[in-house]
Amino acid sequence: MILQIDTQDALPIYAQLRDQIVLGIAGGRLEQGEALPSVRRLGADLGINFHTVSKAYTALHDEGYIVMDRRRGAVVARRTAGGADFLSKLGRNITLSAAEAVCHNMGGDEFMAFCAECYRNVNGEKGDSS
Amino acid sequence: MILQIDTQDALPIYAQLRDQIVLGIAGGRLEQGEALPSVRRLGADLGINFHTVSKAYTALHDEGYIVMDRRRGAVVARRTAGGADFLSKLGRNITLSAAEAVCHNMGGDEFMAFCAECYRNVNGEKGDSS
Amino acid sequence: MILQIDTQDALPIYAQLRDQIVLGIAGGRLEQGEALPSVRRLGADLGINFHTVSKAYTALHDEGYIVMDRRRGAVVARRTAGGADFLSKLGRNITLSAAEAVCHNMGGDEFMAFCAECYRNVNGEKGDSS
Amino acid sequence: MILQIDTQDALPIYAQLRDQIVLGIAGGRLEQGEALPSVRRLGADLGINFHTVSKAYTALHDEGYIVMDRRRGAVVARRTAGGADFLSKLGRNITLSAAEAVCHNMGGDEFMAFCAECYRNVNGEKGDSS
DNA sequence: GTGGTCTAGACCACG
DNA sequence: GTGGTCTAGACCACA
Repeated sequence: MILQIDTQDALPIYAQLRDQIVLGIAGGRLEQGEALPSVRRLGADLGINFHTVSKAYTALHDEGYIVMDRRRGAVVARRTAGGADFLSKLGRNITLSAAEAVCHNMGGDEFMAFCAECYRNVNGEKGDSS
Repeated sequence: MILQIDTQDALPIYAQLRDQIVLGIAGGRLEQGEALPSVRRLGADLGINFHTVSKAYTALHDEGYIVMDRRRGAVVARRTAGGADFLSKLGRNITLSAAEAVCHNMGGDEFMAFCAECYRNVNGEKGDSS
Repeated sequence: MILQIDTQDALPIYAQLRDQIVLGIAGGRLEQGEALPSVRRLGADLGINFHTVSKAYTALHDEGYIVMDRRRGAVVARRTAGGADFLSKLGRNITLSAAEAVCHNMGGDEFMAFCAECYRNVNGEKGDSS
Repeated sequence: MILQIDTQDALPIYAQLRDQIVLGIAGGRLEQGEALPSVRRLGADLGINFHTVSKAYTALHDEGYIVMDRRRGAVVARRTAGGADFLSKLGRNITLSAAEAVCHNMGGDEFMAFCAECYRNVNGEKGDSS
């Protein structure tokens, strides 16, 4: 799986990494139990400091997306249902997106179609290697 | 309309203000043409620096949610369809949320129901002016 | 409140700081709502890097002992009852200590007296400034 | 006696082994004079490197929980009263736990009841040999 | 002023 | 080999 970072983006590099790895897990490009590259290796591949990769991994670990195995490094974790915290955060994000959509004259049907397309874009990648 | 800020939130105060004003516009609590409080007034009301309010207003202006009127200050803008930039940003946000949902074993139906509820929470707050 | 660190200790410096601040909060030397020194200030006072202090503060924040206020820096948080995670961790720690005590011929009464003394040492400091 | 290790735990594997063996001795599952498995045997059984087991045994030896017999390997040692070092370490651990309990609104009675339960969990596992 | 991010390099613990 | 810790110094965002 290829990761792309943009040092000009307002989003910190570690957050970009975190987001792309979440997308990779959801899309099936990273499978449960699969080991991620070591922090030093990924840092070298991306041309960034390994501490930055480590911060991304730590965030992913704290959110339950990966586990740190003492022998294998970072490993994609088993999927578990989200707790109240997760649903609350998800609700805030989507509610805000919905509000932005409403402000841009997007109707309910249009918004739902948009969400459905986004969901397909994530989940439909399963099995694909691109 | 009452704004609530939390100085302990990870989200910067100016972003909290920006988000709540967007939610207010979408929910109809702030109507098109309505003037927002002056940055000094709102800052004093919320107990924060007016520079912070100014930063929020600038962000809202840059995104087209408000216009700056020389005499009336910040005024809620007319709604316009979002451009490619807006759709791109919206797509990134919702796709990421969808990926997080997938990683937490949320199925497509469940995710769509969740999105629909979020949309209703935003839009249902309007009396029936839509 | 004076903090002491020992760079020869096996326990990492940031963990020593974390522990001493927890002791300070429990003993009343740090009161709810009180602001901690800035990471740079405390680092300079202790002769250590501010990143190390930052790591201690981050750990304390993640455990709910302090909150990061955008305007005041690190602030001692309101006390809340511990969740299942906390009780589980506490149980593991004390059970292990009890096992070590048993292995050293410490009887139940002796162990309980020892725990009571430790508790008094923590809580009895309230009001004292030493 | 069955040992369980978790390679994803924050605690190093050798420390997990050390802790579980201490719990086993305190609980009577390992009796004085009983021989522990060889480092290679236990390593193979647990699927870990024998150097890791060796490190755990070394720690247990240094703390006086086991003795090294040239012919029988590691043997559970006779129980002896703890010295000043042991009491100091025990005091630090329990005092810190007490402080964490205080910070989570656990009162003295509640803390003592919790400690008593932990002690029973350890010692009650013995048949009735105490 | 505050904390957050990123870089860079050293040393250590673990397995 | 792996990640964790600590140091040091730069730049930026926030208030």
